[in-house]
Amino acid sequence: MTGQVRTVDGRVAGRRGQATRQKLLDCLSEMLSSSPYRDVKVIDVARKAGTSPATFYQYFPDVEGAVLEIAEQMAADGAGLTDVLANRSWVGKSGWQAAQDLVDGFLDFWRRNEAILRVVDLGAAEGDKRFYKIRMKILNSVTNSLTDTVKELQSKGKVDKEVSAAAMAGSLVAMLAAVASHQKGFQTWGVKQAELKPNLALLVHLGITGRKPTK
Amino acid sequence: MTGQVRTVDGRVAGRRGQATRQKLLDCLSEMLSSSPYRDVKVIDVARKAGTSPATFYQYFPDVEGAVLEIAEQMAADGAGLTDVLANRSWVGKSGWQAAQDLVDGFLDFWRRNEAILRVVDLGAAEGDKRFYKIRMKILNSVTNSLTDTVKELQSKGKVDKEVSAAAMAGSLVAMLAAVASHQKGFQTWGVKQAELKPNLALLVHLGITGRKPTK
DNA sequence: TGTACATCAGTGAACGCGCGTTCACTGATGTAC
DNA sequence: TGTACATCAGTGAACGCGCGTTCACTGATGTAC
Repeated sequence: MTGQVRTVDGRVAGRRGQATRQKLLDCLSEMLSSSPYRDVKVIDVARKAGTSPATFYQYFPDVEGAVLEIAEQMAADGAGLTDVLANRSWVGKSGWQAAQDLVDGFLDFWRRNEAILRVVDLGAAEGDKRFYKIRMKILNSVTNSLTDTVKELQSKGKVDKEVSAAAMAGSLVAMLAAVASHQKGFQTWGVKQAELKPNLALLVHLGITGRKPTK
Repeated sequence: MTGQVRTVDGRVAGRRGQATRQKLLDCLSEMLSSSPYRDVKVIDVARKAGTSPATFYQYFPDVEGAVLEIAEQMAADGAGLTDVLANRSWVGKSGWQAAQDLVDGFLDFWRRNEAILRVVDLGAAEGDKRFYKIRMKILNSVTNSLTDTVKELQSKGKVDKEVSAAAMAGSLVAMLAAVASHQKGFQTWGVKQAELKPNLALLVHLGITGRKPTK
């Protein structure tokens, strides 16, 4: 997928160069969790990586360029979010399990990639097309999968025809993403993870199947 | 509530001054809908208002200060979001109506204040306490109201005791806020408002009452 | 194994832009008599 | 009604900081013979 790593001026990077490049990405990732995106300066990233700003520019056009690369890696990883939904039955007990697994996977993924996801959300909200695409890539896979599930249940007569599968799936995914990115907010607010997860799973199940889960 | 309007150096502003101040706020508001928050410069706001940057600093410490004032006005307005829920029954047909009204009110409010809400979300996401508080002020009123509703239904035995009222209300409100701020996204994606609203109302109703609405 | 040369990798220091912010000043409005 | 003075309101122009970015250079690593 990723071809040869090249410096900005076109040279092919060797071992040493790639290591430096990677170190810059790692340091940037780390900094994103501790300070707001806008406050991250090239100089700070470079210094943290034990190198100089000029070196940074050998590998990235600017901070945003480096951030996008981190984000794309994360998005590729996020494609796996739907694995848990493949060939699952949403009828009976296994439906409840599917809902729980989806919620678990979603919240975990979000927590693992909290910092970069916040930046992606920010960029997307500000109207940056590239961040918007990355965000879509992650959410679409889940949304599409859920849309298909609803449509299938509808064709079997298990869900009202009048429900818009796409609207339902989209709303649920938007909810998961919103709650996931405010997990801390919920906690501060007195809602424990242990309450949050089953509640989200309940809503997902209600939304997808139209009925309460069989536990 | 708002006391006398004063300039930064402590003088009381007269009619003319207040008008200028308001014009600056209006222009800023307008600019927020067309360009990303971070790209709004004092100079541009001032020029758009037909005045000079030095004047801007007579009334506001910086752009953020002015933005916060716009946001606080909006938040005060948003307190009315719960009016629609006061003394409503969630049983039977009126429950379905309540869910619809809530969704309508929410989406409309969000659309009316799209630009400033995006900035508030952004600031809050970046960890700015003041924006976070404003966001909370708006969402809390709705969340609290819904939490009370669920608890009431629980005490009447109409909703399972095991449901966490706070988690449920919080999740639903997070969903509404998320969907509202991505309304355009849904449209681009092929989901029409006409499908979105009933779907959200359905989810709200399912979440609050645990059962399908009687239409 | 040693030497010479090519290429890779990294950098200190400075340049310069953009913008936030302020200063010293001018003009407008209000008020007292 | 007119004049003088106080205060309100607004501003052009410049200062200066912070930072992104680059240049000309040094050092490290690899390779050919």
